[in-house]
Amino acid sequence: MTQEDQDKRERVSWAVSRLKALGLRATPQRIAIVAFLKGNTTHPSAEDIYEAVSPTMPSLSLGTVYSTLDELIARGEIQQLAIDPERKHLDPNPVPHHHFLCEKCRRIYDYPGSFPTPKNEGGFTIKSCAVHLYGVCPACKKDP
Amino acid sequence: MTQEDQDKRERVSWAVSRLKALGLRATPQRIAIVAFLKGNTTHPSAEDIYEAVSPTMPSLSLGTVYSTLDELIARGEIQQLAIDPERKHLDPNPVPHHHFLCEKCRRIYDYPGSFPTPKNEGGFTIKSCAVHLYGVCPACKKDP
DNA sequence: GTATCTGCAAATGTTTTGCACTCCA
DNA sequence: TGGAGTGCAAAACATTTGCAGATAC
Repeated sequence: MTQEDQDKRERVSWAVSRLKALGLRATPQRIAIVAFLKGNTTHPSAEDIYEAVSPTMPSLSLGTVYSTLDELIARGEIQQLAIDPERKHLDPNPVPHHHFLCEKCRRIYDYPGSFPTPKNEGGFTIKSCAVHLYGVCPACKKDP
Repeated sequence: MTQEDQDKRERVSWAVSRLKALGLRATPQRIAIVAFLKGNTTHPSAEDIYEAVSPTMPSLSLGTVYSTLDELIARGEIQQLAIDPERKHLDPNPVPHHHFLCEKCRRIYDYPGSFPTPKNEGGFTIKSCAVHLYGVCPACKKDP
């Protein structure tokens, strides 16, 4: 068994246990989606996920990707990013952190650093906070 | 002349001068849009603007609203907000500041307080920064 | 007069929905 | 076996585009 096979097995079993822990049926489609998202830092859109997963799961439909993502979001397993006005992106890391959107290649990066969540003020109750940074990423500065 | 008429006149002449200063033709449609946006703190969507302006300008089309907003954004006269994943919102105040989205009524508020823009790090060049807060607004806490 | 702008309608891209069929627990 | 989940196709939206005609300057 290659290292790759080993890695894939671990991802699959991890995905199955996550789904069960969340009270979701572990269908092959969901397993593939959750396994793909594990540790993924590319902040894919629903379409990106569909493109990435469907080669190994040809029957997968985009509707299933959307409904699976909805369930995962509702359970706080992943977060949805509103950083890109063009489409929604997903982040398998549900912990709030900074994001950077490159205006050239439109890739999204995690950005290091923390900041104090603003205090509740004047009757507002803050449940979450997102910091969105826009600019040019290192890759695009090298190859303009 | 009522106070309301007076106010409207002032808005219109202000809108005309803004449009001219930006090198845009002062058409009735654009004047109405810019006059509506002046000092507006409701963070309307394109559709909201269309709904608000078309009663007094029945020939207005949504396409014209979009193209006018595009021109204003390109010239830095207004800013587009990516806080709401469902649709884009506009803010006639181009100065960066915090925004709060109420998850109940989906209204957007300006939020007091400033926040140090994160430093450029690891080869990233930051051009702008937006802080988005999510939670429940005072109005929705009163009337749940 | 003419380049810019408008309205209309059609196209686009993303996301949602409805429903018969499938399959996991 | 039954209900949750899937695929498919159509619908719903927000937004963009193309173009013929209108109009600000």
